[in-house]
Amino acid sequence: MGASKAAKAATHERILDIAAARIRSDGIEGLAVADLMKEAGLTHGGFYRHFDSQEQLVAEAAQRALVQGSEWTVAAGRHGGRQGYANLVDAYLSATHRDHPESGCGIAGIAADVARTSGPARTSYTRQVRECLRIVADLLGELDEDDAEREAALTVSALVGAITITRALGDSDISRRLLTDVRAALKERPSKD
Amino acid sequence: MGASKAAKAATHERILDIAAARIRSDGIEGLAVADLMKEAGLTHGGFYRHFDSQEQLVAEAAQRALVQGSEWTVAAGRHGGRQGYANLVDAYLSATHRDHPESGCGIAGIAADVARTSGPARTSYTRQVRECLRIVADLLGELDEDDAEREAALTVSALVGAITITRALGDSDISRRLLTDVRAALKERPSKD
DNA sequence: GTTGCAAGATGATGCTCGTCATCCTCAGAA
DNA sequence: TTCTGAGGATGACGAGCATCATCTTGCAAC
Repeated sequence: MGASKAAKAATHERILDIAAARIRSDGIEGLAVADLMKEAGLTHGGFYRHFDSQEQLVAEAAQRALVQGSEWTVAAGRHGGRQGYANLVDAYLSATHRDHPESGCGIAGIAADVARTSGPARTSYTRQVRECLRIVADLLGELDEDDAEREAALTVSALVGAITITRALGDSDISRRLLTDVRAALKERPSKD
Repeated sequence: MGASKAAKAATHERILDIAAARIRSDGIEGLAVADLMKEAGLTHGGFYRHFDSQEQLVAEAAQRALVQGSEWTVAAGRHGGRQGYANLVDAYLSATHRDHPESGCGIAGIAADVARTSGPARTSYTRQVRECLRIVADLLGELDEDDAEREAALTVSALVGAITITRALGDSDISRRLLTDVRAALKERPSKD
């Protein structure tokens, strides 16, 4: 069943995308080579034509998960200012995002796993957090620089914390209430009324 | 090597404590029965004299991890008011807490694992989050009730988020900066200056 | 002191998973 | 059209793990 170069590249991308999604929903430990390949429509044998080891796959998939997940903040950055900030908060703290980690923010999705690894995933993670903090600080640019940095740190922490907690809670009253409360608190905050 | 009732109870407690610690540092998947028993000074065989299955152990250990970790907020509640709030924020967002999840807050430590389970751990988790929110809201009691609820939601989310992110970052400049920034932002916040 | 019972040790079993050796089959060059 | 290289399939191996059967040993009741 030999394949062309284009087909191989497509397969490689497919495996990576699926791995990036599964890592966010099931964690790094939850990623099994055989399952992954089956989900890609292949069998386990061909895996090592694409990656040297599972460890290498995890490193690449973690990076991809982080980059894909960063489109949250990038999209918000496009709008800019207070409106972009509000859009980011509403989209991030939605039930949809809570219930679909596989296509969600990587900073929240793989934090626990990165904390338990000593591999290169930590480097990718750090870069992504830096970028995320910078973008949010820009959205809050009306304040002076130090204030913006602090507010960005608080915002990002609250976003990640709320999503992390509500994912553990599942879909319930407190879960929904926590999301709406944090949304409200974040949006009324930077304007010290 | 038969043991007395007291000895059995002590062993049971020891296993549970170790499991509660390991769950927080290595995750639920990282808990191996043989390793756990070895750490307790025993071999794997005796495990089933204490627990029906690993699943049951995990359920009990998760609950214990949550209760042990709740002493953060309980201690803060003892002081009460603005002082208790500041103490909680400083202790929670310390490098020590970041670097020692095994003895830290369970809400942050096992969130990702609970999100991936459908077992009874979710019930314990929900109860603990409720209690945590209530205690923090009490600390902010100067505000009216709705405000206090929103502020508590923001505070708890930010605490958990910051610890989660910084654990993934490890010990680095951004990690330390994020901790100090969130500490400062949280402490200057409820007093709308 | 004798005996029954249960904690804990030892070893076995079966499953899951990562990895590799080997075979098959088609894309692309000659 | 033929040949060859590589993508992918199949099957096997070994490690790690949860679980259980069985044996040993000391506590507790008589």
